[in-house]
Amino acid sequence: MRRPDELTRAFRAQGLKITPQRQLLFTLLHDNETHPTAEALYTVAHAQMPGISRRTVYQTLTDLVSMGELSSLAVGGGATRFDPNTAAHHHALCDECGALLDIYVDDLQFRAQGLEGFAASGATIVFNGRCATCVPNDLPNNPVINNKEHQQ
Amino acid sequence: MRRPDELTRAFRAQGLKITPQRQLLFTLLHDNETHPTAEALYTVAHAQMPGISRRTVYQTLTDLVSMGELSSLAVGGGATRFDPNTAAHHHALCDECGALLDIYVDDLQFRAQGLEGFAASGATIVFNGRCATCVPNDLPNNPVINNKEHQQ
DNA sequence: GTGCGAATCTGCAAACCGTGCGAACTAGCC
DNA sequence: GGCTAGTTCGCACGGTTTGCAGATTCGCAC
Repeated sequence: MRRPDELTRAFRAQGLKITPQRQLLFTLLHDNETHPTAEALYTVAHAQMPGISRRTVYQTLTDLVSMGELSSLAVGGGATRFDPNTAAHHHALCDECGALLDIYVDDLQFRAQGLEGFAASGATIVFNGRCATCVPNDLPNNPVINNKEHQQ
Repeated sequence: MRRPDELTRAFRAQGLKITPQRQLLFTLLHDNETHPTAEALYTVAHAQMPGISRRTVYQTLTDLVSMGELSSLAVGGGATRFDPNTAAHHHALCDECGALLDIYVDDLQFRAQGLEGFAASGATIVFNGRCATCVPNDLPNNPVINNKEHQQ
């Protein structure tokens, strides 16, 4: 997702208006790596701008997603999470604390059975496990997937 | 997920009772490749057994998931979908009709950045695109991912 | 600066998905 | 048949998200 001032220009260029509510959300989302839910954003936004409504937060998030500035993630656990990182990447979800990390995957190769006739436009990978904060210290990291050359 | 008669034995072996409602759901789920939602299952179940309640369907699905006979999938689009196929596999989601296909992935190799310190216990891959029914006939299949040797 | 029109915001209601709970029921065992 | 623990049912409720209508405000033209 672009910087708040770039987004402001982009919105204006599309005939969309810039409001204080939108600007606040641009700021809260920019460089936000926590993959917040709409509710979490509303909580922070409301603390800074008590008048803002939940409805506006949802609306703005929807707008940003449809403009391609934000992506929405359904990773289970109820609420949709939002990701301002629009570069091609994947995610790791901590089963314990729910943290979601950005994972960059390179040199992906595999054989697939069942994709015949399916016109795939992309793929999303979600790793499950425990994040560094939640993994017990006496256990080795990545018992299933080591971190140099991965294989499944 | 095992056959209805095997599940019946497994339930009894755990001290769980076998009810007509459960047997009906065992049957509806067995070999069901549509990845139905709880609501979809309720609709079919209710047609065959008008007295059955939504609550019972949810309860039975939860039980089967916790017994490992069923897996639940959050693939966006609201309701959780259920998959009686408990073999290790992945999914392809049709953006157009919402169909979910089972995909078997072999020889998966990749390099990942960001997984350092994350104790991954597994990974799920969801392919997006259009299923054979929804893809326009004049377009080549799998414009992004071809089907012999995949790369991203 | 003023006025106008369209976009936006707000707050409420409601839909959707799923769970908690208590009363009624029943499968399975004696 | 009778008992008991497990199950079902139906309702209420919580969390998430969307629809709607009226009030407000942005952005532009003058």
